[in-house]
Amino acid sequence: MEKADKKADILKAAELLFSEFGFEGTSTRQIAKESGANMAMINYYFGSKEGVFLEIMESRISGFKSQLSEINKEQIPAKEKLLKVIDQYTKRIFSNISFHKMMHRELSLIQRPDMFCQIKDAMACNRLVIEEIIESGIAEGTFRPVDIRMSIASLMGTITVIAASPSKVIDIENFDITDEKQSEPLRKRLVAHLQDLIITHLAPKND
Amino acid sequence: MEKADKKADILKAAELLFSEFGFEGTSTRQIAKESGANMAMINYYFGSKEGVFLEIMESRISGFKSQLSEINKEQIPAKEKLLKVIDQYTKRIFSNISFHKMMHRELSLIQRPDMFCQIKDAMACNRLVIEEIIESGIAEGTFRPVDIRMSIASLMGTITVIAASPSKVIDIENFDITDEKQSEPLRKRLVAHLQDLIITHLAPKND
DNA sequence: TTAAATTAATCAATCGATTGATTAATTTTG
DNA sequence: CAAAATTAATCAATCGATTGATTAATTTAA
Repeated sequence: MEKADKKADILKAAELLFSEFGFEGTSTRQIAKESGANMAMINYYFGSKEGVFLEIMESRISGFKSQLSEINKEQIPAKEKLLKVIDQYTKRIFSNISFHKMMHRELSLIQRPDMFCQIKDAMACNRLVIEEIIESGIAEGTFRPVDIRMSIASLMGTITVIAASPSKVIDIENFDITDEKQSEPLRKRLVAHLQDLIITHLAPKND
Repeated sequence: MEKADKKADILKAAELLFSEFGFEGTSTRQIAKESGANMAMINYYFGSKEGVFLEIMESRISGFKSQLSEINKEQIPAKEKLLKVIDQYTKRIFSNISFHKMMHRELSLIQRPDMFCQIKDAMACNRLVIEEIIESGIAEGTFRPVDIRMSIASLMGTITVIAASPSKVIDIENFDITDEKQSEPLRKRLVAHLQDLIITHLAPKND
């Protein structure tokens, strides 16, 4: 019945608070209160508020990095790979909304340059996989030549908009994206759209 | 030689700082220092730090709201309207990068619910224009039926990724997006991609 | 001269961080 | 095993620094 792992409690509470109020918008007192831990425990375990932030980001980033590369190794057509990548990528992001918000916000700030670079590297990792798939598709004639980087920007941008601020484009009242029951239909809809979008975009002209 | 309009100086400095460090990450002392004004001037003119923020956002939002509706009134084909909207929308955002970053960040936070709603309304305004264009195109058979909201999410998401954190997808060293000389080629590239993307996406199947 | 604009000085409140003390858990030792 | 010694975990209280905001004094301009 008793709380066993206060360290995990702090990380969990902090991740939610950071994602909703930002790093500077969250106080250590809030974290302590929400996690049920004493304020001093934050510095005891993580050294500082930034230490908490770094531990959250680094652990999430590491799990985020090498996710898609498995798909690229499979022996299936480029088109199939791309459809799979879209499905997996959205799954990963929808089940880590808080982290994705933090990551995404961090990229638009110029504080914490180290964190900025780490995230950029992780993004580059995933981008490279998609890039290679599209490139090989173009090389074998399955896809028509396009601005690959921009196409990837469209994929990631669409996902980010829907995941980080769905009400920006889709207005549903009292929508809780952290509730999988509610978010899964939206994700499915997103995947269907993205797959249709990218396939029609990459399909060779037949005139 | 003397500074004439300190009020404008404060707004200008604050907008840049807010966009780079966030609202909570920016102190009134920073704003005073960067604008060359005394700290007390901020409260003298705007009442509070939040007052500065609100004045920036409200003035920008009002200019952002009724921008696209003119295009929709023109007597040109839906396809032409859409191409025009993409060009104008990116232009507007690329010439107001700081505000766009602020807006975008504000939408991912749950502080300041009033601001959240104002931005949502402004977004809804622009979204409605695009929505109507695509709907009319579908009705007249120029476009095929698609998930309109998702298609708009792709347009806006792509623009946001490129404008707010270009290095996320496009890696250019020492790139200053606030310098029009540097950013205009990128915008042109973005427009070309988006126009191609949306047109191939909306083109009716010819089988 | 008088109202507006500007400044330096200062306010209470809150921030992140640290302290020393206390308790709980673990290891060592006889 | 059990007592002693050690380490880990937790706490309330408090630190100095910084925050946004306010005051009162001064300068500028009409």
